[in-house]
Amino acid sequence: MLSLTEENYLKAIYHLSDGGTKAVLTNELAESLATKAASVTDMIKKLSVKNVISYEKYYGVKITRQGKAQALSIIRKHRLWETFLVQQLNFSWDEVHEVAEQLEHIQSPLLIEKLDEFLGFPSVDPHGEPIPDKNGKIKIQSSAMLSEMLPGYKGSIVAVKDSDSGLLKYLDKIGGTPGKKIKLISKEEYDDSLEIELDNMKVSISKIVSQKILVTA
Amino acid sequence: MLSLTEENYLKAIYHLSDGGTKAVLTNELAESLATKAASVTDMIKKLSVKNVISYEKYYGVKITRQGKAQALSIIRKHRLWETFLVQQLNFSWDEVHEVAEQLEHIQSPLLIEKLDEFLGFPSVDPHGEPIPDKNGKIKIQSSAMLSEMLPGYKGSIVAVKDSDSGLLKYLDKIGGTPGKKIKLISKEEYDDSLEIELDNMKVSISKIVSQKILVTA
DNA sequence: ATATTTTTTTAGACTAGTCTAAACTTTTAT
DNA sequence: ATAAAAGTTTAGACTAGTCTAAAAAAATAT
Repeated sequence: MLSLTEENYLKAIYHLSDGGTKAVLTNELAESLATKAASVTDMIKKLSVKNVISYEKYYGVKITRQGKAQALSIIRKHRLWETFLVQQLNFSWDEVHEVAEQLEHIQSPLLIEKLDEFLGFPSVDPHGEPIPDKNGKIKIQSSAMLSEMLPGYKGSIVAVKDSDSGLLKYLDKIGGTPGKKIKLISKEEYDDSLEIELDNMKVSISKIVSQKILVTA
Repeated sequence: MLSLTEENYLKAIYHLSDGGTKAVLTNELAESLATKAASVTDMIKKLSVKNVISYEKYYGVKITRQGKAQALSIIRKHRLWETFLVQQLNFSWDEVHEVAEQLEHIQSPLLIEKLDEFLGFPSVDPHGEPIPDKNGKIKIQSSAMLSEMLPGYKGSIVAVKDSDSGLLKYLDKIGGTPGKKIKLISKEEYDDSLEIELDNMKVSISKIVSQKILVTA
């Protein structure tokens, strides 16, 4: 059983390691958690005693199978709650993150099972991120950056790789939310801005924005 | 802003003082929170610095107006969540308490407003306890024990004064949950058992059960 | 009214989590 | 290859919350 703080460290390690594929450094973790390196070192020791990460001095941490399972369970809860907030309570998708950060720590397997069922066993959250199933399995939707696609491309938005509330609000306004059909009309050569079509409306987006949007490959 | 622990102390003080009407002693609080008197003394000092209780050594604590407002807000959250769990997620009413104990500490006024609206602004929770409104106002439903009513009585169930899971399950089976319409058909003289009608079905209940059920007066 | 019992508070210690400052490794630059 | 810089860990201290044991106050019994 992990404490709330331990859960947050584990989740950060999972994300920073790209799902457990690479080691995470002390300073990365400190920055990500808005804390100091010394605190991270202390916590790392605790987490490795609990066998959710393995740790070698000066070389960073790696998440264990056990740790990965626990991280996925937290992520599952986070994404189910976000889905609930947006679909049922009419939150906008830029408002849900902080609340889900709290709700993800509620301990009740029964609650999560029932919530999952209530929501109709969704496979992605409102941002398009996949929701791990009860066993931690993630269904991967193959995707590519919108900025990489060629004029004429038709598909739909898979996810938005940013949690900045300003960007989310902007995308919401132009209709650029996960699940939406999208067409790439043309690309402007001098600044790589894109002319796209959403909800039968043409709109121009900057290169920076096009690099945050993942679409079906 | 109160910590989770402080919130739990404050809630216990509110309940033990019957809504702020009487002082609460250190040992009562220690027993109710399954902790030691020494810990209670420490926490009492912190809470009185925060002006949610007033405290005089050796004389117990009294909740302040501020403290009462905060306690009511927590109770409101608890009861709204219980309502959600039972009405929407199909929890049975004997399973919800522990989960609601966790959910009541989520900090998000917007969440609670939206949840309240989603549930249709309920005035009582699944156990029949009143849900304080946004301003902490409680609508008191005048009620009486079912065992005191006369044959011919028509009204509805206000609350069930027991948290025994066996009784709750039994009442759930016969349709005797808070909010339900109920008629008193007849009373058996020799054992005070009652013939009642619930969901257009006649059923007989014992005296003991009839003393646990509160109905509209 | 005084002694005994009960209740409450204080004192001091412990764990979880955090911090600053100093020490120690590793990496990078010359 | 060695010095400087960057990154990491240790040492020691602090807050929140808890505990045990002892002291102090209040209530009760004789």
